[in-house]
Amino acid sequence: MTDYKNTLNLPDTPFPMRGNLAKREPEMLDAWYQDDLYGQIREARRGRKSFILHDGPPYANGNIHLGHSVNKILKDIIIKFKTLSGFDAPYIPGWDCHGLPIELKVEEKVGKPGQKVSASEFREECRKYARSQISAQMADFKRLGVLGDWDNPYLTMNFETEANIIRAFGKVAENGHLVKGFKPVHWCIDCRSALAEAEVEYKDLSSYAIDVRFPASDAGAVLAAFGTDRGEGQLSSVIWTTTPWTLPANQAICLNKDFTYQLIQVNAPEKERLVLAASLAETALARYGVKDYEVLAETKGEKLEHLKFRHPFLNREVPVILGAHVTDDSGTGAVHTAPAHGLDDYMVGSRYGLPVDCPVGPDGRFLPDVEFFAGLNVFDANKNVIELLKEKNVLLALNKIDHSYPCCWRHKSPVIFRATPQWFISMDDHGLRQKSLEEIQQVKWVPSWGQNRIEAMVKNRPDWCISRQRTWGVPIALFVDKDTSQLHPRTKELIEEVAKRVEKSGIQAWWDLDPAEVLAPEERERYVKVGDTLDVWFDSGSTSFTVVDKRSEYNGQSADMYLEGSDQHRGWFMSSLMLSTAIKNEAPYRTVLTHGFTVDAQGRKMSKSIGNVVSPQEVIAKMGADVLRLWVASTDYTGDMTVSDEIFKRSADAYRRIRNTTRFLLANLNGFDPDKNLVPLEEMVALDRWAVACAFEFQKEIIKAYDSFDFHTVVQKIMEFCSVEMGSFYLDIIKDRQYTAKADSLARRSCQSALYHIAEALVRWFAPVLSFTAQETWSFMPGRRTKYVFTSEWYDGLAPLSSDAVFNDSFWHEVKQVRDEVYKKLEEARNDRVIGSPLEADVVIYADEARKGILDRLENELIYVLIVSHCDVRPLTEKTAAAKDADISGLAFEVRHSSAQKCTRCWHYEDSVGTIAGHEDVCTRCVTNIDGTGEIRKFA
RNA sequence: GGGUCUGUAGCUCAGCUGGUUAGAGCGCACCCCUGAUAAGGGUGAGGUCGAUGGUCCGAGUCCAUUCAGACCCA
Repeated sequence: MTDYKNTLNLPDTPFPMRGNLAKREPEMLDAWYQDDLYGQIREARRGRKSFILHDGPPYANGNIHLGHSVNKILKDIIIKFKTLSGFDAPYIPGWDCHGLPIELKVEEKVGKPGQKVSASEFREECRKYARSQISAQMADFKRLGVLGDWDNPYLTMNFETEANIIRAFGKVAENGHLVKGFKPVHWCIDCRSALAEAEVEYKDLSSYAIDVRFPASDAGAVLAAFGTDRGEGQLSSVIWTTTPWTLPANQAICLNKDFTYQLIQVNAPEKERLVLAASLAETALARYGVKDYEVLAETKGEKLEHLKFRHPFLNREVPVILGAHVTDDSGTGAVHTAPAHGLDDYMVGSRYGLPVDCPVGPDGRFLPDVEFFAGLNVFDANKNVIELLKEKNVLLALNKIDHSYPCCWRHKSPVIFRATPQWFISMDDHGLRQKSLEEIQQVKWVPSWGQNRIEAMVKNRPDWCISRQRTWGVPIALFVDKDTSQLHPRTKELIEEVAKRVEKSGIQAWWDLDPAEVLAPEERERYVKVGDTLDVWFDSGSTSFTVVDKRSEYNGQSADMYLEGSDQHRGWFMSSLMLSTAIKNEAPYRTVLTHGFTVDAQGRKMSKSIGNVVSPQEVIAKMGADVLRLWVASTDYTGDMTVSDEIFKRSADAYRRIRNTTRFLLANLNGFDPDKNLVPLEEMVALDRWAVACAFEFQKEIIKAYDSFDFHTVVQKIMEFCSVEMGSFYLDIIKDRQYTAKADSLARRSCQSALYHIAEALVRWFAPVLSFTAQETWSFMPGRRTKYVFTSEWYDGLAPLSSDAVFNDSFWHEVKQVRDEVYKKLEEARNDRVIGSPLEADVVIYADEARKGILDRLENELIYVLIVSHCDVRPLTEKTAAAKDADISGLAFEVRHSSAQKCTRCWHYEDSVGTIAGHEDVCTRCVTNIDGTGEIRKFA
């Protein structure tokens, strides 16, 4: 028997079936960076319309987690598809470098500033630490395949950026948004300084719990609010507190607007009337030892707003205010409110314009002018307060309770809340809130509910407290009057003076600055340097000014897009909006895209304690970055992004499908040179022409999905194309022709031309997602091309089929329908052991007129579409008893095993096999293809 | 407790302004092929749409309540 195998054009390619991504991706990366791929892309798009995606800076601390990966990969996909769409889309990654978490890490290493090391040395250590974190994170980001200007990232601790942050601050001040105020902070008496939340630990302590009467200023008004005139004796509201020492700072009584409050007549031990929350009245009265009482009236908290009560021992009237933080799990339902000593109190107080007077000094002692308690330590003063309350006959109950109380993590001593002078960006003094809300309307929020979310936050947010009493941060570079805190009249100039110095030597320049260098001699006594630093949110929030406006790559244009996790509505999206509006009176972005958080298979967040944390490093080591990227792209990022072994396995499956389809295309392009062999679209075999049109339609939809940032649709489309249109239809059909036709025949070159067009298109479709695989594919494709797929644009060699073409899409749709029905019958035959391979089958199709007309158009090439050896199409009217109806009407089939002999070359069962002298094992078609002029194919 | 969201087959996603037996791909089961072979092809079985209660002639698709989960606040 002659071996005809070497007369076939079998697929052949060095493109490996398996990606071996974990090993090969790093090699590709090395090559890319040696070759300055990013620079080449910039060069290729020089002068084109720009698309600016401004990177939100991750904090320079710790290993990257899956959330970082999602964020960076989404950004990278966008940058890459925009580049394919012809935009000049630079990507400048950034890092957020100042702030407390880094300080804490450095404290662990070298101790607190001012102890073993100077503040200056401490800042240098922070800088070093941040740098080390950045280089570690950068390596991980690059490993994801994210392309960007990694050699020149923006760091908020770059001297130039630090200087620009100070300038941004100057602009905010210049535009009138900067105000000084007071705000309570955790304060350690032993440290004599403010503590950050991270420096506070909670311990169980025993405190006094007291119930105190606040007598009504105008009992009649209270009665009116309750709608009654009953009862007798003094009328009081009762508050409950565990910090008696804060009473001198009391400014209000806070109720919950939704609670029901009762006016209660107490008959013994003395006649009086008390206001208590209904749900707490019983336990409260029991606490006071009151048994004989009656409820006179009830009303909602909101009805009592603005009523006035007298402070229990100071000559002060305090109002009733309403706050959602009032709970009914303990106390009286009326909360003693001292804005200087509690954050809730401060916030609710600011809504009512309450004063934030703080009677306590930095040493934890009452100021000298405080009545009754001057000079006393606040904790010692608790007893004095209680004595005084007894004296004034306003103490209803005195108890001890154990509760958790904040303590200094260093001294272990209890901390207090104490209002301290702080700098704020005012939301309303110069219309910042109003203008921000207007700007929000101008922005496209993806998904659209992002707009509701940020709007609600901007509407309700308090003034932004931007000052921090920290070491590692950009200084609030102000000179203020040491008595009045008034800004120096030349503040604008002074800030620029400082910025210039910071530009040269970093933020340390401020601390090193001798005021004599910049202040006139007569000013030196009056003006002092502010010692505070800026909230780090100011650093990152001002990047539209400090980075986007300044980097030459952006040509002075503002950002098209910000893209971060949904937590950033309150974070970066908000701070950026505030500062851009305060500085430039406009939003810093045109589009804001948000993604959700990664959760486990049960929808729970990732946490160390549950032990469900998945690290990107692990995934990459196991399956490669392209699989991780494919997972990101195939997930609807607008909600939670679920992660599990199965999900990654599915991604790996999808990856293999795409890879193998690609490989099959490449393998069949073996020996094809588009310069010499490309068949024009109009000369193609009908099915090949359809395949090109099919790719055209898919490309249209895929680009549309990219443009709407619907990456999961992109992936689904690519999968559908590979599996359905190609794998189970086109590619299955063309194997016969590819393998058996003459290598240089139109039949084969037509097909290869289609495959070539498809490969050109497909590789670009997945390049933004499967970047490594796309570039690998690119390097195996025939034809002249640029070195990198990343500098190319969407393939424009595809074309649609006009709907009036004979073999248009609906024609093939009809054919496919028949094919599907045939396959059901072939399956039955297979199960009945009539056939195995479909080529063993002879099929008779009984079709109604319409369908017969369609099938007949394919003439004798219908067998290639059906992949059977023989097929007769007959009118439905001739249907025999042996024929079986299809599931759709107007069709019936007979399937039998072919009686002919199998051609050893093309595997069709054909009557001519055995009849040709010299070629006893093959059919006439094969002989034509081996020795003759080659077969002609017109349709399939 | 408040704000913004999410919940359709094992997995990832479609289901427009409410209207015939809820779709696709993957996975799975079974079969075929052995010239895409740690590949490829075929057939098929899987959801009553988180739950409950409404509105409507009719609801996955509207309303209310509720459960679970996420983010941000408190």
